Amino acid sequence: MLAGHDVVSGSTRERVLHAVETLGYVPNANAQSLAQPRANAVGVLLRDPRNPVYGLLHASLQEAAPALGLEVVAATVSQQGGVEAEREGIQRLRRHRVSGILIASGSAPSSLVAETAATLPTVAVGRVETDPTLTAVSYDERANCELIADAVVAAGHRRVGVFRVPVRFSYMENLRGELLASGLRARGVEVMDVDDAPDPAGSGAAGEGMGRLIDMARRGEVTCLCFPTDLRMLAFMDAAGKAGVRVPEDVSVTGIDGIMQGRDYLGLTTVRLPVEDVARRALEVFAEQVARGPGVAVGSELLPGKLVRGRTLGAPPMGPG
Amino acid sequence: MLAGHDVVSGSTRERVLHAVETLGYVPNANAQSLAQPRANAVGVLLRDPRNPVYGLLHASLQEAAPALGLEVVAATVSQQGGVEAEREGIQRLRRHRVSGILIASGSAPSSLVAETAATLPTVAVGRVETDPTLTAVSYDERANCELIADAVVAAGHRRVGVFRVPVRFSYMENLRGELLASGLRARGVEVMDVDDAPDPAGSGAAGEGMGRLIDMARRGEVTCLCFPTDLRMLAFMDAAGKAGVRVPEDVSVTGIDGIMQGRDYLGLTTVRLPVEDVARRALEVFAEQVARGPGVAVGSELLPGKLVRGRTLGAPPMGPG
DNA sequence: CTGAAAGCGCTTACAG
DNA sequence: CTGAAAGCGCTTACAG
Repeated sequence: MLAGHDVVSGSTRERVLHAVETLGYVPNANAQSLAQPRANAVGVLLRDPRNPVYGLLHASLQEAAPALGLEVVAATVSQQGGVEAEREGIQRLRRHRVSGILIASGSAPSSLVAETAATLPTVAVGRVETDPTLTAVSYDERANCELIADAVVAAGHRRVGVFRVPVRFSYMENLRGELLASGLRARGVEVMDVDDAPDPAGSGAAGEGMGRLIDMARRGEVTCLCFPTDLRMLAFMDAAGKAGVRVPEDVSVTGIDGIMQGRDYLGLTTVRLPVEDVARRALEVFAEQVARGPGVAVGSELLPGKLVRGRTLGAPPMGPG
Repeated sequence: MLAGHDVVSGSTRERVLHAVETLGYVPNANAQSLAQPRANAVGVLLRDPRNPVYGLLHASLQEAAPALGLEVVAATVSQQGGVEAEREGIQRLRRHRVSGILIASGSAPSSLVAETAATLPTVAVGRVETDPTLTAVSYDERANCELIADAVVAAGHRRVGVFRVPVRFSYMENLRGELLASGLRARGVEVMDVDDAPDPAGSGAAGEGMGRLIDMARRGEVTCLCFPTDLRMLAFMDAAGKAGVRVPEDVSVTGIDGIMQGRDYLGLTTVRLPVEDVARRALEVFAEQVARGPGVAVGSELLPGKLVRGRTLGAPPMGPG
């Protein structure tokens, strides 16, 4: 009766509800889900919630779930544990008899996603998914990089440095570097690949690698630097400030991300990832994947972000001539 | 047998484990916790995980829990829902038959904590707890403010502005303002209370209120401004930069928090909250509270943070005379 | 409209 | 050492 799908006489209802009130009865969710055949729980495998992007994704999923009649069960895996930790997280969700799983951890390999998708409705969320046969809802990295490229070109830059990160370090950052470079080249910009490998002649101190970038800016080899994340952009700005190189007077910079607290106060030029939309859409796609059952993927969907015009992107400085 | 507390012959064990393997058996956590009398789950009521401090607290709790044999069950409440959402979150945790609850939401009123503590082992975590009879593990706001006050005085400041936030807006920020002001006064500093109330003559535009603070700095009425959070400090720095007031040459600034991504790159002077320690300690205290049962509180515990020396705190500028 | 029974998948004593 | 039984708290048909 307490579930509500029941026809009961008024007096009985009253008696029961009164007892519920006085005795402080709380239904046992474990017993409920044991007895009920249908499960309305989505398992969410989340990476370390200290990363603001994952934190926001988590919050957005929680907020969007009730509207679809879903309860979110989250399993958080620390970035330490490696694939084993991810697998264990999925196992934990399985134990709780979720009706399917949202994999929102960028560090889980595609093979693990595929493995999970074989037996349980599964959607990869907010991660660069390399396997196109999987169901996924994520950020449109290409579109985002093109937004940056357009803005950089519109500001007048013709010699631009793109900060590259090795693929073994971060698949996502590597991809963005790739797409920024190709996007800029397609717009007729001369692109120089740069990284933060320490200067061979340098002391090896932390942040040392930034020295090369600063020198390039100072010599006017590039008039703008594009970074794959806001945090890297910030690291450069810090080093530049200490070296007396001004942003954007001496060199312009851009990032991607836009989630960082205080972003607006910092005046960063970046692309804000559509985290909330990705969360909402992921749950909708999930519902469809549940309807289809595991095995047949719904397909991949990519959502573009929005350009944030900050103060870090300005006109190129006058040439030395 | 699968639970492991059992003496079984080798051959039987082998047979069973083989079946487990082939059939892809996954134990049903709901059935397990129904059958087992003992619960080893901690319920955690978390505020909006998009706030980096709560995100880090969440991650730290998740990481520390296994060592104490606890499984974290999190209920996330959005900041919108008000007390009703918090109460509902607690109810959800109750349903899942947690052995007790960690209330890590700063917005839950003490009365709700007390109400919960009456029937279930409860620990308030990382929040300013006004009711001293409750069990709580949190940040030592007084000690943190004294760290700031010491640093400000040591840097040579004698006229300092303290940014005040009305209590109805944020209890925590209000408290920090209070403690910063009293700490500085106790060290012989002349303290001026300031807030971001819009200039009565102003246009009412966003950030307008910062104008007053900037004028005070420009006129030399204060040589340093202390903010209750890093974000507010950042907001001021943004406005100051636009107004041509330099930090720290014209005015020094400090914050409290230290969690923000990229903090080091920004050179902020602040106090880093001991989030990880609070999480760990909260779980230990929780275990003790569970041993005692609800009703008798373990008591309150406050952990101090660490001063982060950044570039935003410098010597006071030379006087106009 | 009401009440008693069966069953969800486990664990834990308790006979064999 | 093994197997069958009882029970955790619910929900869902199914008799009264």
